[in-house]
Amino acid sequence: MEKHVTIKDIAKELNTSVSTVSKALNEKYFDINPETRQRVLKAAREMGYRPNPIARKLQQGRSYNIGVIVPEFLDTFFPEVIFNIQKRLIKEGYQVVVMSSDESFETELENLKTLEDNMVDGLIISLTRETKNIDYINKIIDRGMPVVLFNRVNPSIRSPKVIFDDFKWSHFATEHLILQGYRNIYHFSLPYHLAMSQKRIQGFKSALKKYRIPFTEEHIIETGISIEEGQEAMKRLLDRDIVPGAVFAAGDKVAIGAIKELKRRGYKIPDQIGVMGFTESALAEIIEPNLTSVNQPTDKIADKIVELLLDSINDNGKAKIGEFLIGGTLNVRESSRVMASDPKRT
Amino acid sequence: MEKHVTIKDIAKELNTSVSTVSKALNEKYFDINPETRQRVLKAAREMGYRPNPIARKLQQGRSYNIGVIVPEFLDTFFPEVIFNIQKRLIKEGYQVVVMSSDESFETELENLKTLEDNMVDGLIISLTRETKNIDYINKIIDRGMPVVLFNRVNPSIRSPKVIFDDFKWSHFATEHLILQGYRNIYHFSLPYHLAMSQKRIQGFKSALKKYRIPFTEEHIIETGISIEEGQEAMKRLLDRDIVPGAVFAAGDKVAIGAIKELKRRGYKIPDQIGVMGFTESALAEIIEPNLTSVNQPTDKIADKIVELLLDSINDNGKAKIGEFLIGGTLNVRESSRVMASDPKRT
DNA sequence: CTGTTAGCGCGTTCAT
DNA sequence: ATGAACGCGCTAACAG
Repeated sequence: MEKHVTIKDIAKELNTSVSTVSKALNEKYFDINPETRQRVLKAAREMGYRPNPIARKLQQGRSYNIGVIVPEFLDTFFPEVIFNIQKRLIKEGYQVVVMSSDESFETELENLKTLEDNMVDGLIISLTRETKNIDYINKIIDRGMPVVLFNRVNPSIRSPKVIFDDFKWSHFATEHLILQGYRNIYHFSLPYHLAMSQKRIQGFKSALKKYRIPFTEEHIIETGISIEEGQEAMKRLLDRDIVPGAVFAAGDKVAIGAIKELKRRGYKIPDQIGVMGFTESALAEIIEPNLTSVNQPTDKIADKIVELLLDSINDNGKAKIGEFLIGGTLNVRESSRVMASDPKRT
Repeated sequence: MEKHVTIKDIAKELNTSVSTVSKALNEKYFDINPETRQRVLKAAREMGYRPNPIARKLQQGRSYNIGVIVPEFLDTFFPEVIFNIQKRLIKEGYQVVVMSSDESFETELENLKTLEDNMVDGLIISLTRETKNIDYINKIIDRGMPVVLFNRVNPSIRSPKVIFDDFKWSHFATEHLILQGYRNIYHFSLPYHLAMSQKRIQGFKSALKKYRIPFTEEHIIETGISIEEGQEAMKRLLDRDIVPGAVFAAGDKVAIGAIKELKRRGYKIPDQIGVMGFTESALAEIIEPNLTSVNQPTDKIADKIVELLLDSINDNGKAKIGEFLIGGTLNVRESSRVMASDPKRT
């Protein structure tokens, strides 16, 4: 069990002092003889020296670690975003530490504390489904921790927030169905209490209004986020002898559940009924017919998050509180293709 | 920016010394007046004291953090395993720190060093696709770090290894196709240099041998891990006017690629050609026909990993070097259902 | 340009 | 039962 070599070892080896070694190792000091620096660097290399980040953290409160907290990573969205965040931050010399809250507010709070105690230089957070109390996050921010929220945000948190432009793209998605000739469109919403659900509902309504298509609140149905929940919702609707002209589901999985049930009962998609998803996943191109969906560009989302976080770290507190909207792409596939036209929207 | 309260603050508040406070806070000291301890505990609570893990790490080299390094988390397998690992370790008082290597050996090495430098108490690793040099991992192990490998392992690493019983379940999978009446079965392998690929190839051969079914090395084709690569492989085969009786793909995505190409050319699955996947993913129940596949139980895998790691941490070095095999389930679905029978295997 | 010293927060002897 | 003093590895303020 070979000991870890420290600056003290190097100092001893070179018959010099620890502070000299420390300065030689840190680029920013210029009051040091270039030759000495070279000797130190050489010795450090030969002795296999690696700085101890723990000691450094303790001393200067800076860790070059960034904490990321997400509600889950069983779906592909968060992993993709994390992956992209990591890719960019590594270039800036940061390491990324990921923790999952498993949709539990308690775990989220623990993660928050752990990362704060471990002195990460910044925090990237997507809230739990059940997070309503945001006092602790705001407290952390007030203590000076750079924080960026994304995707699942809470407007009362005093940090920059990166979110997808749900309203706009929900509007576009609905408009697409309308332009394809579909009427009597139903919206399968994600759980109502999520801010994004409300935005998507508003986008849905806005498009209907624009084309003066009559609708009642019954056209909006609250579902969950799983395939099963989507299928259940579709089943309940059909059991009441309601046959929609089209279904715009606020999530791909819900859309797929709906398709399954429609196919099971022999309905033809897209000819009889159109189906549209949201937050495109790999599943869209596997289900038959391929699912039309709105793609959220995880790379752009990650870009913006990293940009805002680094700003916040460097500008030291002058964080731009507010929402930064990211746009997407409407990927038209078979499940909504009635007519030939309607250009791809970007 | 309120300061973080330390034991020194508590000591000052109570007009006592830091060492007394420290002892009072740590259960294991008994040479301390119970009343004093209560006073300290009360003050700590009221002042909102939280121990600084960084300082503690520096002092005693123990962090109650476990590092996890995986090659990617874009697919569902690793996220699921990590999720389960986290769930179990949290109960034991550990926090889990996840890093992705993005299939790059260099990044893997960096992650390894970062986590080691950050004094994690243990390491859970699944190797990169390109990892051939394992000197560094072995060096870490020799320095006394508890390490458990899983899924992507290298037999020369001196640690416990948790792997799926690829041979056995590849054998079962092939046997299933044979019992369904399929002949002229092709195996679409993952990249050859992965140990698991070889195991699955052997299982494939073993089943053919058992039923005395003739085959040539040409029945084994090296592919990648993506849908596209599976589709490409199928295309190349059909372009050479070779029509398999069945395809056993070593990965679900590859299988799905194969199905896509077969459907595109009008072949009927499972009637004309049977298809079998491996390492079941959510996609299996979405593709049509639903894909028969071998499920790897991520919860059992995580259980074994955590068990071995905790053993290694506590027994302090007496790690059981060797392979621990985990069994799975054969989920028979539409893509291989020719005859009615053949019971579900577990 | 180099060395001495103090201190980050904590746990741990060793006196008292 | 309590407290003073030291060290974990590093950086920074200050002498020299």
